[in-house]
Amino acid sequence: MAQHKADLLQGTLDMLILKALCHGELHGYGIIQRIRQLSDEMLHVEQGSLYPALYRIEQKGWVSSKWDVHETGRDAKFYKLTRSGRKQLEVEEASWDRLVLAVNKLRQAT
Amino acid sequence: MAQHKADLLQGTLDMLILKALCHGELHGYGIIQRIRQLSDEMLHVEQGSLYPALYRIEQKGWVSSKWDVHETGRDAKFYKLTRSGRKQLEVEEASWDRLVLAVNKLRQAT
DNA sequence: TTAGTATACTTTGCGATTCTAGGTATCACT
DNA sequence: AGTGATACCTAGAATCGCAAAGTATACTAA
Repeated sequence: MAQHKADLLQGTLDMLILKALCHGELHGYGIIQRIRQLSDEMLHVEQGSLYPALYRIEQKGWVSSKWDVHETGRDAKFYKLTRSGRKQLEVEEASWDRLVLAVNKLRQAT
Repeated sequence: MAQHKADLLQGTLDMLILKALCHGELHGYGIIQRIRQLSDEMLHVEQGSLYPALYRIEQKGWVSSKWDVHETGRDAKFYKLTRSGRKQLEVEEASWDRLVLAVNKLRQAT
């Protein structure tokens, strides 16, 4: 069975993470699930991609994190969009839109 | 002047090259110009990206090349889509479409 | 003729990022 | 006690686009 391996394109992960957080804070594992759900199971983020990405993103000041207790009773690190992160999300979405537009143009140009 | 630097996302270049070639053979430099034109100047491929990519793509059998004399009188290496390359283009376009769809879903999911 | 510009190909090395694969630990359920 | 889901982290490999440099030819303008 040739399973379609839907690797993410490099550069899209940050946008997905920021987008996942834009309606409230989540912990890392929850971000993966949220991206999965919202995309109708089409996007899957590996843990080995997510956690380093979250670290990078936090270094850049786009999210802030704090350890807290999840409702299930387990410790988890919760991430929240910062104001700067919200702006970055806009930038990345605009950039994404431009690329999609450009590729569409190229493809439609018969 | 904040010039928007529209870097390509990693993984899209092959598709663009194959697409540029799907209406006839071109030489390397011409591929760059074609992608530029067809995308309304929105996409620019650097030579340092293109030539290694062409090498990779030829290794995979998606294009074939031959040296020939350009109409300007200069030697140039002309690339042509192979049958396998045409199939690969379909695969990559489908994959691109899936990704765009998934990202759209994620973004529309308020 | 000589300088500059556009064309045309190649190569090296960098930087950034995703994935694989492993590890640790907790919790619920059987 | 064992399994599976949850939750975090890290190291290493692999990929790929880009910047920068080099080589060379053709055309044009001073």
